[in-house]
Amino acid sequence: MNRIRCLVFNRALEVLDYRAPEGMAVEPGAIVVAPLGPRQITGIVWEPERLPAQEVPAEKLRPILEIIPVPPLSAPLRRLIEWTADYYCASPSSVARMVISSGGALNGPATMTEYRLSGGMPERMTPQREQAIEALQGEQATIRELASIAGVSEGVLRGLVSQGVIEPVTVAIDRPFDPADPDYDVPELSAEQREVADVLVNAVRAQEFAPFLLDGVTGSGKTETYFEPMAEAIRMGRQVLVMLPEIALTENFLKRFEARFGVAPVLWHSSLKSTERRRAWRAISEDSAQVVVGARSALFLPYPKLGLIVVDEAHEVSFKQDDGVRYNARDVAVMRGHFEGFPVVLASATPALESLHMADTGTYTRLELPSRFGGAELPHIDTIDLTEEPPERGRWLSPRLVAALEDRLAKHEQSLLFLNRRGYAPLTLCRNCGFRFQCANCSAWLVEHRLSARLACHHCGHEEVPPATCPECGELDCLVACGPGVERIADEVAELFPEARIAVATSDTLNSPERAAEFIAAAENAAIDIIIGTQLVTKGFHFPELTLVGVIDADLGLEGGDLRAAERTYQQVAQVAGRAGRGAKPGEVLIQTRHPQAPVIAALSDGNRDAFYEAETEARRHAGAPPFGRWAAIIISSEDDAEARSAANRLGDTRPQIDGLMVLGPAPAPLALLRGRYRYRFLVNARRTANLQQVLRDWLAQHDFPPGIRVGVDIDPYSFV
DNA sequence: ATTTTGGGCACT
DNA sequence: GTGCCCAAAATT
Repeated sequence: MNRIRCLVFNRALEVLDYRAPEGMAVEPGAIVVAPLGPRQITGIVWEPERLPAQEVPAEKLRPILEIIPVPPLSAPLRRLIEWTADYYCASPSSVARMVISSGGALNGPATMTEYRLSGGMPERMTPQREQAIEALQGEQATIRELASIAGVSEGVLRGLVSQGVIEPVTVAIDRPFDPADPDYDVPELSAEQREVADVLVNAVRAQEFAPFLLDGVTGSGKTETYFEPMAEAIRMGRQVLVMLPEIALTENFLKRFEARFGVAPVLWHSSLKSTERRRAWRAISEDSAQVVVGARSALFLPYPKLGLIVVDEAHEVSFKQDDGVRYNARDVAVMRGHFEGFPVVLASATPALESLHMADTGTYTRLELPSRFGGAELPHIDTIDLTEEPPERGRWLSPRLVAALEDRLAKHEQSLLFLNRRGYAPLTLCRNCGFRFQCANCSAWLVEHRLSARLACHHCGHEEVPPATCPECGELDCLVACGPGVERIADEVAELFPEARIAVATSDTLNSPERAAEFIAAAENAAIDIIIGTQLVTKGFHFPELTLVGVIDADLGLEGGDLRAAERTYQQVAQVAGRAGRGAKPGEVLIQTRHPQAPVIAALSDGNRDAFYEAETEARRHAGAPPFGRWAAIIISSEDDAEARSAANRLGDTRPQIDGLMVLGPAPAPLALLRGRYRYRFLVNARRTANLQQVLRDWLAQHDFPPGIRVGVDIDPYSFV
């Protein structure tokens, strides 16, 4: 009898054996429904030799119930699932879940029944029937829709169906996506772009694994360049995945895609409705979706014929998933290319140090676009030392920045002010007793949002209405806002320049594709004078009239002991600076800082990228951080502080004592309380030679934690939260 | 994760 | 003995 090993979607069970019923051929990769006690469970058939399971006697095995009629997962995708689970210390079933994540795609019919006139006539004619036959000429829809078209009841139509006057037609529930035309509008590329595009086109033709770092300055036309290998993949009948960091806000990318390929791409992101999700999942798995543009979750979808992955803005931290399976989509994308045999392009103007290192060592092929497209110049960057040129008391814009804004207003040019802080003020306190508003579920201050008149926690979503009196001492009108957020900057700008047209661009104000599109249209049509935004505006926008960028506080990202603080600050400021002077007029960038001599700030103002990367490389080497060593975090959390602490201490008692590996902790995690859970953290630093994952697995396997304790392993952590 | 089971206990 | 609650075991 043949034993069938299934990876089942259940955290506690993971792997179960079944048998095939008479006459059912079951191949690895097939998605099946199997019995579990009185219930049913979905699973993926796997090669038994690749997935260890508890030995169960053959007579206990129950038969598989059915094979779900979708294409089986390919062998390379199964290898990718195994690799990802292994590398990120996650269970294979939790990784496999991301492949099926569409939820509704598996159940639910693939077809539906619509009705249309057959051309026949009823035995007996009535006024309603006549009216229906008259109105429904050429129509095809569901009974309900036909009834509303004809203005008769559904009963009348059902009568006509039983007489054969109206006939049923089986149609696919999901409309196919329009095919992209690789030759719809081929752009004129610069010589520099052409050279890079040719390399990538040849790589697509070769149909072999080839990782590339596309390193091009802001405004160099990276997108148009990688459109060419995409077009080639389409011509070859291969699928393409483009990963973007924030898919909900990529109006600009979609417009350019449509201009180049004549249609919209297939979108994949977390806020798709379930019907859209199912349609996309089916099209992807059946090879009828050619180009998919998605967030990181699009990476694990079951493309049968992938021929190219482009990771745009590959340095972005949002490619790192921060809960569940904590994978980095940038790195897993490269592995997918490795397993399935196709090129992968990581595109960025400010690559992660790890990516640069891979290019330096020859693992990735480096492709460079060193100059801006159309002869535009890179902006001039200058720092404003806030200790020498401070703003007025209670203000945040220094006189020089105010003067620069005034100058642009006079010249009818656009300005952008960047501050990576949503809301009005990050902290509210009582002038009388010093009380500070803190979140009940998290160790974080509540951020005042004046537009929505709320105090909000940015970690758990908790909101409250600000009270008139202090909750501690009861004093009236004693609450003061501390520090700036974008809303407060907007107030200051409005006070300085009452006639200026101002837009605040944050995830609060641009919370839907429609709002984002409105904002972009207004900015492009010069209907906005001053944009005030968070890191949202650092990405991908191209506003030709924008000539001034002001960074309100470049030191913000350097606070807190984050291992990647310097790199993130560099990337954010360099990206936002890259928004300036993309059109005919040159751009200027003013960076407000209290530490103009800090290596990051100095490198930014000198426009000396290499100096920054060299300094950062030395710092990383010294700290044993990637790419010279590796970090992992283990977070122990529970709703009960004492329970979490004692579990962490017990784990700490058996810490591995291994050469080339250092375990720090347990210590309260940076957010010691998050969403109602108390968190303790270990940081593990390993030399490249140590088998970090194996050590962690062995260490954790010695412990059996009580229910209520959650153990999270984060390999190569980004957020140190 | 969900369902079944079985033991302990109060009540009849 | 029966019903009820809760913890432990089983699920292939």
